Amino acid sequence: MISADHLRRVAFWSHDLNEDEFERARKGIVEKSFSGGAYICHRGDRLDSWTGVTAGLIKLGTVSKTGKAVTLAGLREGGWFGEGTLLKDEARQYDLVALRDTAMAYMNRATFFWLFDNSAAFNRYLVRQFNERLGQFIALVEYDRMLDSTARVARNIAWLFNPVLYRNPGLHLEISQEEIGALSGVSRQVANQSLKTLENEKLLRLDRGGITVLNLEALSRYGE
DNA sequence: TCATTAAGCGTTG
DNA sequence: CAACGCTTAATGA
Repeated sequence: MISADHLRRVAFWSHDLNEDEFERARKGIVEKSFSGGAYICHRGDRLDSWTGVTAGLIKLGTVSKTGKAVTLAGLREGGWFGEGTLLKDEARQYDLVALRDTAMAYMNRATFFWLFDNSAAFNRYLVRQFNERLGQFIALVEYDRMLDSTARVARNIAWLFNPVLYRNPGLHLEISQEEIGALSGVSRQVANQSLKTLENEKLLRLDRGGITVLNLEALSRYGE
């Protein structure tokens, strides 16, 4: 169980719940920590919870048949996922890796399904999230053929600032260039070059140990 | 051959 | 002390 204040801070969807729903959610959630580089779960694991990132940064990816690592998405604090796996009662489709020291929240299955059956607000949130993710995965098809690394970096950053997935995410994010590279599937050097290009184009600003987005719209469309 | 990357190292904030 | 930038040697398309 986690504190009410903490839940409100790390799960914006909880703001929409009524008192009873909120209490149930709170009681059904536990938190766990992972250090940087650690696997949070492997593809094929049966993780029987709905999960959220409450601190840090994680990478959601898989390994292709040829043994190449493919990153599908990055999640930052406030990002919740795994509802698809839970609803379909499947094993996890992806590997989850903590890119730095990270804390994860786990909502048990019974609580998730209680909210799913009883809370209109929770369902609205899920539908919005599904819809947004669908858009992301459609973009992935194009993304795959689009070899330009700057465009990859731009879009990965834009995803971390998605206003639906993260309610008012702000303009700044503490993230190193190495972490951006890991998320975008490019090396540190290339991430650095791409970021400089984007900075020259006034789409973002590089700060030490972080970035500030100046034009989210352009970042999310970069390379079109 | 040419491009890309991981690794190491010096600098910086 | 971690992030950044640069060099270099290895890798591979």
